[in-house]
Amino acid sequence: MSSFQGQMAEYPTISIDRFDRENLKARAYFLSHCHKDHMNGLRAPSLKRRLECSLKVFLYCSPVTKELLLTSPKYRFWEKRVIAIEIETPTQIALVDEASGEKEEVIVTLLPAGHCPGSVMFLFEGSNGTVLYTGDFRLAKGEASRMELLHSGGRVKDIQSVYLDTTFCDPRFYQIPSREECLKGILELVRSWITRSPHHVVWLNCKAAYGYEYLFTNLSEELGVQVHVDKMDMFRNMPDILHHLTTDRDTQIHACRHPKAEEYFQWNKLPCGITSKSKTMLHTISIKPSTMWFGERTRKTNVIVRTGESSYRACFSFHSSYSEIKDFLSYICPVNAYPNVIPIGLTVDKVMDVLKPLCRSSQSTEPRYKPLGKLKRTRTIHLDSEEDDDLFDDPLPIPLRHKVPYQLTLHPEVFSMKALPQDQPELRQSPGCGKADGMRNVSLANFIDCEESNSDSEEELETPPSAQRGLGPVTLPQQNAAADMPQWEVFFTRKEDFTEECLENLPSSIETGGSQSPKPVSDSDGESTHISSQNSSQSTHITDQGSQGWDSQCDTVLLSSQEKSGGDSTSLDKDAYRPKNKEDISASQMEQNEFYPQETYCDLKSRDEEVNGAPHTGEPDTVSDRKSPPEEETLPTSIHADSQSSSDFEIPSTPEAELPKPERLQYLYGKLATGESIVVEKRKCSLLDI
DNA sequence: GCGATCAGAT
DNA sequence: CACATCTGATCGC
Repeated sequence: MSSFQGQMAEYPTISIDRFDRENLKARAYFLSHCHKDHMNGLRAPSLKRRLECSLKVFLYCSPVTKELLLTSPKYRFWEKRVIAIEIETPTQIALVDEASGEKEEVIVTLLPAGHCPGSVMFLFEGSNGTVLYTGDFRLAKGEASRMELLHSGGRVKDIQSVYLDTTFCDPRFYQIPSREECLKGILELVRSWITRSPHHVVWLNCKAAYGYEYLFTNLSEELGVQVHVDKMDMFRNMPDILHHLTTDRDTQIHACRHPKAEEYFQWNKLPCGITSKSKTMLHTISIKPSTMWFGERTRKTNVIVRTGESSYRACFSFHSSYSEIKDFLSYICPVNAYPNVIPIGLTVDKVMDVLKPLCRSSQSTEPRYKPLGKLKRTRTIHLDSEEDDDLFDDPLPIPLRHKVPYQLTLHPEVFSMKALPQDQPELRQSPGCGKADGMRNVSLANFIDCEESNSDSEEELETPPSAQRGLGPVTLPQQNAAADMPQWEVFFTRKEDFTEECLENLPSSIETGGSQSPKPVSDSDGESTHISSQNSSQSTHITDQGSQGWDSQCDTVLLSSQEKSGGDSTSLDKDAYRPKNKEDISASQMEQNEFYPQETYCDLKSRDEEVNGAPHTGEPDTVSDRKSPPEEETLPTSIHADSQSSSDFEIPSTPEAELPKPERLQYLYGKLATGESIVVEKRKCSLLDI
């Protein structure tokens, strides 16, 4: 839970993710994502009153966050005062004190945070330096190096302070299996269950929060079964999500909720109330996403644990692990880092002890920078001298490519930045001419046009010609609804094919009519082109793969007691009406393989191993990558390697990206070293192209 | 009756 | 175990 109080030392006139107390005076508001613990005070009468008098105060957020926020009636009063900023589009914002007329400007850039739909980090650049507020984030190792707008002149920007999501900044959470691993584990568990019969259903016991959507969409995509949810109107403009959800209870995957859901489940009742289909009792399992973590030396990817007869826990995390946080911070290497969260059981000092060694001040003889909270006011430094002091910010235009998330085409020489709406003229910057008023020269002007390589999806079709902005400034969202349409793949892109691997220990589907694959989702709305645009290359025909591919690999599957006794053939009713009584069957013992050793799905042998890997000294990936004994090389290693163990440069930025040839790299590095400009072929957006 | 705050449950 | 939210109790306006 965030304990960030809303203000950053460098830019105290803006408030982020907090809207109460001191923040009521802010000149501008920012919301990183739509989780309640980041929305404190956002609907309070005091802020509502403030808005009514201060007509120049706005809330800035991503297009998706805006959409999610305004869907809730409680926040509808913000409608005219929310400004969506496109991801990775540097935007200038005027911070005006309405009483004195005093004005300051900052450039803000939204970077995808991978936490939940719409979640972003905010990069602020202005006269008090460059600061990064991460909000909540989950970024795999090396991802910071692929964020172009964190870079300038071929190196990471000179960042004064990072306000960091430290939720798992504790060696206990050393490693968390990657998003792909977790997804894959859940996928195969769900697949193994629902392909047994149409009466086999899964309940995903998710919390009431955004962040599970990529799980739903990927399950639906892979299995051809929509996920039942209670509400989906907030996704009405996000077809990539919407089409994988349904409010029709007649589906095999449920993520619906009810206050008494756990109790219902005991009696074989889903949260939405159904217990049977076509007069046949349903066979339900529950899967509870929760964070599981792994020690430094652990390489096994046990992302699913059986906790009861019909209950499973699946690894799932919205937040970066300890090693991911350290990788991120050490790459950014700011002067200061401040924790936004103090993990339970730790103190600020403990967390700072982790963060400090990764900051610049501890790596050089430079004196430490100002302590937290020292700056209360905007510094009124003579801006020219400020610029001169800035040794790291390359004043020369650097041909960074700009990732354009939508169909936007930006003119190479006129990089547009949004200004305040209505009364504020659009501001433009040309190459090398930062504003004379002393704005930091942030080399924004010369991005090369780049079309999204794989966005051939429906958005293109649905985007009216007015959205094809070429030369003009980025249009304000409220003036162009279509441009505002959130696009899912911007936030979560799955990297892996889901095929072989880690298929052991799944419930067998052999003995049942498993070949009856689930009823394919109807595309009867005639808009099937919407579905799975981003993953179409990876989709498979469930009816084929569901039974054949799976069964063939599962002949050694361990049968659980439930499967032996219950199954589909006998005593269905008895099974169905008996309380499932699962979680309390000494779940902890099951996890430890003491009670039902064979019932631990993808078991946890490695728990023992990780104990050895005491809280760490060296590089995690180095250790696990090169020093692990070969016998640990089991289960999804490719996925594992991709997200956790690769060096920055080994990570492909897009699935289709080609690795440059060594000669090419040599040539490019040479150019970089001499500061020559590099002509980039107009192809894909990738740092490898630089 | 509403909001703020805290404890507790899921 | 640990992700965020909801509920209920209490207090103050």
